[in-house]
Amino acid sequence: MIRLSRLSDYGIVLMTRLAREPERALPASVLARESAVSPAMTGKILKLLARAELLVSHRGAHGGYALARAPERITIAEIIEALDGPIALTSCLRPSAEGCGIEALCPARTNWQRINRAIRDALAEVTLAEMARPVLEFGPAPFVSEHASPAVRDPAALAGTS
Amino acid sequence: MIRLSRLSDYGIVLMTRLAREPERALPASVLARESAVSPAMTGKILKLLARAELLVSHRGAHGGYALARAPERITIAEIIEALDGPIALTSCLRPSAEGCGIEALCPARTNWQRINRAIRDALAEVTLAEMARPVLEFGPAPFVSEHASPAVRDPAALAGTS
DNA sequence: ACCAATTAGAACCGGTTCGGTTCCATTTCA
DNA sequence: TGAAATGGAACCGAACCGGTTCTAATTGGT
Repeated sequence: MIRLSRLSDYGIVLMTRLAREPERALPASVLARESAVSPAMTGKILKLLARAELLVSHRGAHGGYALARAPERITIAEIIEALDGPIALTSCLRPSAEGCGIEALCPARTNWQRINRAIRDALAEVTLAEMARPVLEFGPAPFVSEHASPAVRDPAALAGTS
Repeated sequence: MIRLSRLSDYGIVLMTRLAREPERALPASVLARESAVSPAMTGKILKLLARAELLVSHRGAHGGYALARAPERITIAEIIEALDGPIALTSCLRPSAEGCGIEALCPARTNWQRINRAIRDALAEVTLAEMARPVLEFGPAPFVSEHASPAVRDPAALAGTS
């Protein structure tokens, strides 16, 4: 399954916690405790997020981490890219020069980019603010096309998480 | 990075090859050769796709595989699900009953489902027919929102594949 | 000046997963 | 009956990844 790495998973949880009190800086220890993520992992993740400039850090006593921007301006896509690298499904055509050798019969190449964009856009349209917001405030999702493709008929696939 | 498994990658290539001649059944050996995928892997993948009823197989001499439906009615989402299981990014909330223990401060749960749906829909809107079609026929992608989120500014992320 | 709190960064390790192969059984056609 | 195929399972090695640990650098308080 196209699964998200634990790194990104935890990262989003931590960022969501910070989004509840933007402006305020919290030390890693507190974030770890309140988010139920191990302190070691929390440290690792926060460092990566700081390096990616999604967080600002303050060292020394009473140091900590705070969001670098307003939660409305931080997207899930950015968090994932900061922790797991670029969002791209493709492994068919590597950046290497040689190509995959079957380009002639592989018009899929350019089409992959469309898929990648679609996914990336989907991720880029969800902000931290939305993730932090209590769920009931939402109306129907505006960016998700409601009409499932007719060929798609496995409702269990959507159930995924309990 | 949110990467696609090799299984799905190869699977899509193989299916794309079959989509070039729907109706016609081809043996695994031929598909392997023409798609530059190892015969062993090809066999494994085709068996999985057949079991998922995306392909119909014919055993014995002069046997082979053919698309179970018209390429227009087979989506990338189906292929991926057949080979890699359900498309769901979430690892935060497992289907297990216990929950993750921090539900109180984790309103993200329901929001994840929106993300999952968005991604799955993006994948479900790309058909095999589109993947097989020569790239030049496409106009601008209709299902991809053209306006990139302002917070998103890393063009390299789209470059991904050479 | 010193100590405690805190982040920065790298190295490291064990285990799971996954790409890939191999083997054998079954079906089908000539 | 034998060759050509698929069906299905087991198996293996290795890369990746979740997670830890250690040391250095920075800062605030006393």
